[in-house]
Amino acid sequence: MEFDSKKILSKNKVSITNPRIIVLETLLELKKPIAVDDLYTLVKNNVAKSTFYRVLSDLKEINILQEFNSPDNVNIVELVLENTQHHHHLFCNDCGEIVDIHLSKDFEEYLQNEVRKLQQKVNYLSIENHSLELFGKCSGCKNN
Amino acid sequence: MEFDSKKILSKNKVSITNPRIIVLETLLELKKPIAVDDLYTLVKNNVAKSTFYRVLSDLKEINILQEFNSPDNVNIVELVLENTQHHHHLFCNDCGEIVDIHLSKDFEEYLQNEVRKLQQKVNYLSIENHSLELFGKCSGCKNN
DNA sequence: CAATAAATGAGAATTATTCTCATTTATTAT
DNA sequence: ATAATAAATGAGAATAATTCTCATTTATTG
Repeated sequence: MEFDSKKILSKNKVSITNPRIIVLETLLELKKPIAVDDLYTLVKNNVAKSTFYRVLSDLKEINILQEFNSPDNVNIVELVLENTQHHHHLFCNDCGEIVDIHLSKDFEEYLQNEVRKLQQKVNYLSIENHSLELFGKCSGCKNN
Repeated sequence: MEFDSKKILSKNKVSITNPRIIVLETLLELKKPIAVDDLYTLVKNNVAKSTFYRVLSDLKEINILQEFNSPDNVNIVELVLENTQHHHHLFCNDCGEIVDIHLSKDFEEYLQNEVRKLQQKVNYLSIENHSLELFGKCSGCKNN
């Protein structure tokens, strides 16, 4: 399994240290995006702040941590492991929650095709990746 | 025309002041996204830093300035006037340039439809908006 | 044109992130 | 397992972006 923090680290050839285990394990338990700030609060008793940021940058380096910003400019991180499937995010305008969204295979294909056409037309080679964000209200906030 | 900074300001009921005119005029001339940092460099001789940030927040308040982050986490702003059509962004992985991208009407409709289906399925009412970003290489960098 | 409210400039304060360097911990070769 | 070496950590200082404070200036309105 890749769900064991130590195995994830060794597989990616970074040394196994306590701060790395703690941060990674916290992210593994969460299973969803979290604000960097909030993540630090969860681990601050066991990891120094400078180390915390170093661990985040280590995880980004080995490509298992994705970083992005919410509409109100809060820095968010999310674990992206091998078994994580391609997905998008919905940001709740009310409570700020971020939910992983999976769009249909058809849509993703349509999108790929659109991108392909665009590349030819505008003379942009190599559109390598994309990200789609949705903004609205989450189920908890939808009736407010 | 809405291309006159004073008219834009008065139409939106904010008072017409020098710093606002200068920042807005600079954005109008640019006609494309720019890093907040770089924008400040352009106006710093005429606008105090604290005022600069206040003007940005004023423009956001009246909904003519959109703010977002590049993949390397640089804060970008872009003027969005009434006549600005819905578009997306391509970020060049090499030089960092940001280009406005217009996708086909068909695609946008398909996307709307996909979002509608998603709302029903996942019980998310009100997906109010979306944003699609593309990552790759711009025409200037594509052969490197 | 005067009175009043709003906006500005300068720099202090705050916040998030990075850096420095002495100490600790992990890795490896024996 | 252990010693030698390289890498990582902790604590706090440094940096950078943004916000705040407050005395002064400017815009608006009557």
